[in-house]
Amino acid sequence: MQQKGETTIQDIADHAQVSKSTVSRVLNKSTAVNKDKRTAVLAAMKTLGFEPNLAARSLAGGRSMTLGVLTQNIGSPFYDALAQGVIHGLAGSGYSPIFVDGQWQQSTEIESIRTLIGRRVDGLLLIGGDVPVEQLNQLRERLPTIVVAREVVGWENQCIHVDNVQAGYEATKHLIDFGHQRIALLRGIKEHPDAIQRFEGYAKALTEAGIEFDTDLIYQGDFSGQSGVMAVNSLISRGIHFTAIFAANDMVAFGARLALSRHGMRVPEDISLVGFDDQAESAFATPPLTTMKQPAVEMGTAAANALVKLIHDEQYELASLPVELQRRESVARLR
Amino acid sequence: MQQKGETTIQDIADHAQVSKSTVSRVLNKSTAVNKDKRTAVLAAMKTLGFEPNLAARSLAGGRSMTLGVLTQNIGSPFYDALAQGVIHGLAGSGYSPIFVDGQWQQSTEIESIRTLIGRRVDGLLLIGGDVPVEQLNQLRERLPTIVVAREVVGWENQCIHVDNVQAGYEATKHLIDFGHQRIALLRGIKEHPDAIQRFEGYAKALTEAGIEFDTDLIYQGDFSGQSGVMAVNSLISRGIHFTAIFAANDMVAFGARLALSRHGMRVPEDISLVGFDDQAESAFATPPLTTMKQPAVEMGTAAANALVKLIHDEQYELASLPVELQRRESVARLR
DNA sequence: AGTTGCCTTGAAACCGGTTTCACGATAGAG
DNA sequence: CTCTATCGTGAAACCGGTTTCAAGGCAACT
Repeated sequence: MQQKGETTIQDIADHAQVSKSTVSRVLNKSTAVNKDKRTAVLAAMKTLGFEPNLAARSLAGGRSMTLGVLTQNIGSPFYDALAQGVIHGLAGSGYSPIFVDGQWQQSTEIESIRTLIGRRVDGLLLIGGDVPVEQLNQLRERLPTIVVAREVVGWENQCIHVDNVQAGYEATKHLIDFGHQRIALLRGIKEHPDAIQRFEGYAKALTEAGIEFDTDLIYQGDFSGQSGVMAVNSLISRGIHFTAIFAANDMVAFGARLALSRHGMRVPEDISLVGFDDQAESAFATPPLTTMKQPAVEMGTAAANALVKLIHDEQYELASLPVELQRRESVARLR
Repeated sequence: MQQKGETTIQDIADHAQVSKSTVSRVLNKSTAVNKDKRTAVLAAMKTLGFEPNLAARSLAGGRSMTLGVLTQNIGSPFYDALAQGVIHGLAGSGYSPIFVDGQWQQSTEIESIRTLIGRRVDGLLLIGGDVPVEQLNQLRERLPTIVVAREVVGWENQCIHVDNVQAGYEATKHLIDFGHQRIALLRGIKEHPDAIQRFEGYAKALTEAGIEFDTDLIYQGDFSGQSGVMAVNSLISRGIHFTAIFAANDMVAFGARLALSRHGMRVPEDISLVGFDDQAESAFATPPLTTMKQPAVEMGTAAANALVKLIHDEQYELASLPVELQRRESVARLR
């Protein structure tokens, strides 16, 4: 934090008795500079407290050192963790993220992306989202783009996501292994790809175990706690028999767990419960929640790193990130 | 999303048969422009798909339309909610926020603020943080600055925060009103101003009720769930008698609640529990957690609005935001 | 000693806007 | 019917950097 009237490259040049060009060169290490001059420039920058004007730099150099990040539902644990990972992954890279919120609405998302483009971001990081693939393809031609937490066909190398059908399969399998057959699925938002894929995994596990699939056990809701309580209430009031629940995410599981206890049903003695995400609170729920742990922070970090590499035209590998069953105490063997 | 090779103001000018200046004028509505030309320009912008280059704009106009937001602990519900509020409050204002993470470390914070300055942000929004007051005062002279979730003396009009001693007082009072006298305080990080002030409120309520203050009941921890379980374990292993707990935040309360149940103590029948923040999960805890609700989103929104006004030199009022007791089911009358 | 070629360096063009300034036209006032 | 404000407009300067280009200096090579 320095004086007012920002110091410019010209001031440095005057002070160090060199030209603007030279100052720029030491700033960017672009060309060799005589050692004496270099130190003089460095010294001048120190005394005058110089901080390069990014706008000018961006205008002249065509790089803004800014990355656009489109998030969804800021305030939801999973997406926040992702964002946290992005920030973490960008630290020290010289790039700063600028966040816009898409709110899971196509029109908002597209509008938001437009403003990012107006800001001449050097790359785009899309977290989830509903933007149609054709638009994405167009986008990709203009700007380095990475998509995270969403599967896009044809984007295999610019797309970081977990295998949600496998995750859904494993969660269900875990319950089956513990003797459960009547497993309610609290499904999440109808059109949401994650919900659809986890449902597939659920169905697959059931089929594989030779368990009859029963639509009565499927509850179409959203990803909120309230949805969890409504699901359980609905199940019970309809007199559906079930011994376990696989919830769309941890928040839904919390809601379900509460509704269960309101009905005098214990977890896990009467009903087993599996969540999804492993948000921080889940380890401290009563009982601690068994859940599918999504490596959200790691995904964010990986995405950020990949984007930077992509911008620099460097090679990179997209490590496949596993979602792992986090066994705690909300699942019990069926007696 | 448009063609490649970005359209510039000059392209528009050529297409509409006017000068750059005129285009700029209709863009900014700065000077009256002949209606015919204005519509011609607008039409040209439409056909060519024009998105002004923000870097150029910033360089020329001295405004970057970007606001620097310094957050702490991205990933913690309270700060995330604040950030969410900021984004919400900025929507449609033309300003975009750019976030940097201070991680509650002075050096990181100062470094982060430097990069924000380098980006020539038009204003600064500091969420919490440890930056010394003298530095803040220096900062304020260079840049419109608003501080939120932190009280800074002498900044009464640029500072949005809740009354933590009052909040601590009310929480404690609530417990006292329900007959509790042995109230454990899970205090949070030692030097954290919020923790200190809530402690003051706690002490005040006790004194006022003529209840003896007992240091055995005070647990110095942090703001994590783990801290909650450690606190309860410590209390119990030391054989301290208590009938209620006032936790530093909801996360700590969850931890405490879990530890309690591990020791066979029920909430609220045996022990009453009050949290702080009212994060989303709290309403769905078992039992639903009584807690002090912080208007985090509103604070963020208010801060964002205030900052925009401050930048425009407009008048604004800083509404005082109350933290309110959210009564749920984790507190019971002492038998 | 004369060339050639590399290295360092400054001058100047350029990036895409905003803003000042001056000028011509139009309109209102005397 | 002039004279003077007012309005609309384009040319040009400017914002603070990066990058191209050409030139000067010096070492190496023939």
